[in-house]
Amino acid sequence: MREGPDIARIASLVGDPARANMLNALMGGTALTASELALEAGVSLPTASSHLSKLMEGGLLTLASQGRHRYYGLAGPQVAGMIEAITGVAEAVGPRRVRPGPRDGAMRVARVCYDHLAGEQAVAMLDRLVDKNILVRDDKEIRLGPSAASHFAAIGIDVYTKPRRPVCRACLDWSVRRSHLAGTLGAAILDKILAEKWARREKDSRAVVFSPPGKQAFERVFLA
Amino acid sequence: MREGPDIARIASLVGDPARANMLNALMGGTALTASELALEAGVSLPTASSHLSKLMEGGLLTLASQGRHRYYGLAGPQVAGMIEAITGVAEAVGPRRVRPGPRDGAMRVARVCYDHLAGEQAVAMLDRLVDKNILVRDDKEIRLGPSAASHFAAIGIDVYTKPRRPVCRACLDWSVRRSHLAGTLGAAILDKILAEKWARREKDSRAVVFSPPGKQAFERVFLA
DNA sequence: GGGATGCTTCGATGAGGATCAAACCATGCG
DNA sequence: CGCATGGTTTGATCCTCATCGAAGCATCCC
Repeated sequence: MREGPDIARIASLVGDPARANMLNALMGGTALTASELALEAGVSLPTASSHLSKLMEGGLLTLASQGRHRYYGLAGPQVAGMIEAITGVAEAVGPRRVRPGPRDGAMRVARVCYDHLAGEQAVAMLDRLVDKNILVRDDKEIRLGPSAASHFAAIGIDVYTKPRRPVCRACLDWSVRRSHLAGTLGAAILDKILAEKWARREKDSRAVVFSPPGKQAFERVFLA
Repeated sequence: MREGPDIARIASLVGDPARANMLNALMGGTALTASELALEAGVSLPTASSHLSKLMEGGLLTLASQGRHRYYGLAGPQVAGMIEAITGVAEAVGPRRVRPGPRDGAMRVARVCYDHLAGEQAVAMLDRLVDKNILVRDDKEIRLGPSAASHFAAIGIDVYTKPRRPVCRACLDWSVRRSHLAGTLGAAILDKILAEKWARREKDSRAVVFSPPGKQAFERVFLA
């Protein structure tokens, strides 16, 4: 009989299909309402509500009330990281896909991870930024390089705006198994990609699809 | 209703207290028999057996039969990483400890993580090895530096013995939140620490306790 | 106010699963 | 072979928890 943090409690919260679907949906990064999550999980509204209060009590979600809407979101990057870790194992031990569907492929290339970009594109981007010494890798920690402020300012991103969260963070990519960029900078870059309409979010999915010109623009700015 | 890897299935396996205790026990790295795990989890033998077959079917465990003993062990580092991630969240959201017990402290300083050393000591060790350019950090990847082979040979560790698994791997430390060294080299170092009796494993715990002279020896070899 | 919408609470139902005792296999030992 | 030890299987019991309909709050709009 062991002691320590109650991992069974946390895992069992994720262990219900309805709740797992909700959490998966929230991995998209945008906070959702109870009805949206009910739809997403395929359960009735009362059921969803019950699940949500359990996830809240477990500390996995945050709640923002706005008028009669109540927006549920993931409690933080650590929770997102845990979900990704579980996803990785499920992917590894799960029944082999007969054939990876097209959506799977799109997910591998680029997807939203909580509030930033993940997938092959994101990993390539971080690699390039480190190569160019704009960012500096130092353990899991990623720091801004000397030219970072001016470089990002040139493309309209202010790296000093939101001091609350770390600017750079590494996040392990479950499909590529290497790190991509998280933190406020990662979030800002994703914002820019979507704002510039270089890419759009696939409906009802975490996949991010670049338009041909958008892909060129992205590569010019981040992979050149 | 979403698709993708079945994370609820995996999480629900970890979500039962008895199974969580077993997995926790196996995080110590040594494979255990069904009866040991039953004791560890505080359930009867039949119950434990049932849980174990579920964990096996879920792909979370490996089994090695030796005579009438059957040794269960974690399926691999990825599973161990997932457990650590869940532990991190449980730690973060869990009820605040009134006062961290002495064992908690020991766990923070040094503990076994699957098959290698984790905790403050382990993180410090990796930092120092990278500082001295014996190992080279490159993303999450850690590679051997030019002088690695000779350096480790001098202390009786052959870095080329087991080609099956990667020699070096980074593993995120849930207490320190920074990486420590895993892989066959990490395992070999832990082996050496225990073989030289620099430290012993705390009974029924993942904690690793250094003796005063052992600590000096460790620091001389790895932190100098 | 009155009605509509979004969400939660209550209550009843039902199914899945955790549990253990007893019986059943398998291996090792003398 | 006969017995002890380590493990699994079976069967029965019990309880938690997911589920949804109906009713209850809260907020917004007209």
